[in-house]
Amino acid sequence: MTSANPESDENRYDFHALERRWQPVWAETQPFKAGGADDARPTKYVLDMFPYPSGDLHMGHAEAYALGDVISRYWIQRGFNVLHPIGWDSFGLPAENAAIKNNTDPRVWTEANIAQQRASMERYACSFDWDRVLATHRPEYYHWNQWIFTRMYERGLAYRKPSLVNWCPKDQTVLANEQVVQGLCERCDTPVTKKKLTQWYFKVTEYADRLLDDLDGLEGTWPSKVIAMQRNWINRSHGADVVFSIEGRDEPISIYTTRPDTLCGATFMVVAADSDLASELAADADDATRQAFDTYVAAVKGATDIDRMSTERPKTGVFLGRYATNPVNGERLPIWASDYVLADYGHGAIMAVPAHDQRDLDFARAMELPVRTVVDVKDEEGNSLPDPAESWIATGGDGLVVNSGEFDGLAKTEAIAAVVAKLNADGVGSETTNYRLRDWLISRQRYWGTPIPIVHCDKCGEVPVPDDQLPVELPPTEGLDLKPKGKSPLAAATDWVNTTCPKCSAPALRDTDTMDTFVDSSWYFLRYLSPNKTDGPFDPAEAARWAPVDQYVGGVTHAILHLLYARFFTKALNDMGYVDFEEPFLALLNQGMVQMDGSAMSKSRGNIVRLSEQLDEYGVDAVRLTMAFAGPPEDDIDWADVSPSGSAKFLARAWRLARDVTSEPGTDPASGDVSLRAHTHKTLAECAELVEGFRFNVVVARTMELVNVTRKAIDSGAGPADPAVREAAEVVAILLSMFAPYCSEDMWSMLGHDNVAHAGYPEVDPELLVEETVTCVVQVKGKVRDRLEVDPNVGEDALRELALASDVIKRALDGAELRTVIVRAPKLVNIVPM
RNA sequence: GCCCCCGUAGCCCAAUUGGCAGAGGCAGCCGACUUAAAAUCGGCACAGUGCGGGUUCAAGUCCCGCCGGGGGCACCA
Repeated sequence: MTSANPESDENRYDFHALERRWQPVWAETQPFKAGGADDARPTKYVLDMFPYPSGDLHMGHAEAYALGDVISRYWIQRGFNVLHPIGWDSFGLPAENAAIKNNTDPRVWTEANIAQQRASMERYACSFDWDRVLATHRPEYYHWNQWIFTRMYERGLAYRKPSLVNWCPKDQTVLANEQVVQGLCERCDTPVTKKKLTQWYFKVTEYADRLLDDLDGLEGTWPSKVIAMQRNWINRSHGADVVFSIEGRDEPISIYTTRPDTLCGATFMVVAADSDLASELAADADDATRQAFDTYVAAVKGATDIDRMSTERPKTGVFLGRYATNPVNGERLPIWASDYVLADYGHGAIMAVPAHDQRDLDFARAMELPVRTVVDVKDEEGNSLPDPAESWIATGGDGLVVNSGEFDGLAKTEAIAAVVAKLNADGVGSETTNYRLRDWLISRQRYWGTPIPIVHCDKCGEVPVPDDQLPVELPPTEGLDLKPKGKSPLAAATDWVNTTCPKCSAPALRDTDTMDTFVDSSWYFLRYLSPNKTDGPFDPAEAARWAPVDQYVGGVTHAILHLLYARFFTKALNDMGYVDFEEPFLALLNQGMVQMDGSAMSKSRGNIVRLSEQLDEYGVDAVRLTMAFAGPPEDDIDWADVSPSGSAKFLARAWRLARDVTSEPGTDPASGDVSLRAHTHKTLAECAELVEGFRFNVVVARTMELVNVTRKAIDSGAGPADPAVREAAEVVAILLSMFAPYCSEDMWSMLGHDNVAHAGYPEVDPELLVEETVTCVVQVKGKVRDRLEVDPNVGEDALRELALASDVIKRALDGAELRTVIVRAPKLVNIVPM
């Protein structure tokens, strides 16, 4: 028997040979270029999260791209015009740190890594459109970061303000809230401190409601976990602002509360110790108070977030010697400063209702302040809960209002409405909404990022760089000290910094901060649509054709940050009229992580599995197949639990099917073995559904089954010349094209065809799915007692008679009277005796 | 503390969404082929679904309560 494949050993599956054979072919044919505007096929935009160019690919990449490829290759087979691009998220600290360490230019390091990673991806046979590659560190890309920034600025969505910011003392840079994890710098695990700086922000909070409400529309196509995390992060709360007048101060103070019904239970007020308000109130107090306050604030500011967040931390604070007046009952409330109130949430001040808020109660206990119950909360038996003043357990539940004058006797919702109505009438308060979400701090004091396109002019103030002068390119690194020092390295690039005001032409200075790299990744999916466009970020016609992304694939690590920001950008661009959709990613698949021996791979654990070694040993196809077969995509894979060698063995087995087929290409399968054909078509039908449900592991299992059945047909059934065997082998090749491109291409070639990736998903013949007989289970009291082979269209009554006529069943029933007989034709009958 | 997800053979995982617990694989064992081994082929065994209740003719699947594992949020007023 001769093989159609001249380069490989005709009887051995040699994955090295297959890789050597097909890689240059694909490099030449570029099979995954997306079709142009004249392509009549329906479009599908499949996007993998783009990588940071860290050098070689690792196991995590291998999983992500294997899974993304299944989806992209599937839709191509289904006749879609698929856009599946790739690029690099290439600004950021590692390049800068490498540059500092080796005293090189980060551009050189970055481009070298990109080249290396691209080669790895090509070997890995990723189905990318290589004509659309982008890298965010290139001026052709970040030009449009600056353009979008300018548009944001024009709409008031980009602004500068001084505030206390998260500061990483090691990286010497500002961090967004999202980059602070458990009080530590996300990147280097250094405890984060606070620093007052003037920084650039994007006004995400303006979109808080839409970012939250539009999550409803993603229900079902995004992982519920991610939706929950985003909801949690935005954390909208409904409540009321209440205005308290302050003795000895003209301006009153507003506080925010979600429980206006407990207003009469307020026994003191607390302002955030690190707020301007606290300093101002303390400034007018007596010397002793002022001193105590200064000492306290110094301690608070010195504390890291780690200290702040430690649970069971005792409440601390200072009495400011000042008093506020409760707007509903006129009571005089002492004002305290404490760090348990946050300066940047609500108004940085609260009314403390110790009876019904545990934090306030803890504080009241520590400072010996009064506690007054204003809601009578009952337990399950209807008894009032113990008095918080004695139990030191705040009662947060629902109940009737007491000790509140005119509001007594009202239930929670009525009481809230009544109090808010009164506040409104008296002009001392109103309903409000608050969010945990803060504005997005985008400026960084680092070199390797997009320069903020603003010029600071003594006369004109902040002036955006006009569009026709963009991009503002990063100056060369020569002569710059890139080491972190709390000030942007760009400030030292004198020639670059000194410029003229675009408005008045007077000497002026460039803004020296660079943008957070999350800006880069907030819109890159749009740039892919027209990556070489020079007069705009993307072509609106191409956006209309492709966007939004139909299927996004990536790690759950970006569940909050990246996805929230990209959603924000999309909504902002929509408002500006640049895109006609409001959500960037219609569906999201989060793949799990690859672990080893039960934990994440890390150098310190010494449990790193090197992808290149796995590829050398088992081949690209086997590694890809293993990634897909290991389990549901969102589950973590423990490499110790899976078997790439098993995958390689299976692929060899599949490959041999194609080798053994002896019928001619194009043979009509109609005359082939019916039971094999039925199995083939059943597999086809099932696998389509499974892929669309991301059940890739099951697809692989079904393909294995089909391979087993076909093997049997060749060896001890229909034989290698049967047309059904050819049909089955071809279907195996097509199914495998999603997982094991080299093997399937070689099979396809042996079967006498070209280009398996575009073979098309074969039509399922519905007649072959109809089974001639079905096994019907007959139960007695839920226990299986007999099986009957029946017509799939058997009627209920007929089936009942058949079941009752069975000898086994008769014996089991032993003449007992029947209570009921449940018939689920054609698969089940359950007989229940009295 | 609050919220979410998951517990099925020694292991990774299926189970038509309430209808025969087992599809696929790993590891194991037996056999065929072989001088032998590898490779290949054929076959075998293994759990009653974390535990306890409940609903139902019928529960891995639905409900309640525990146990175990994982994740998210955490002074957000």
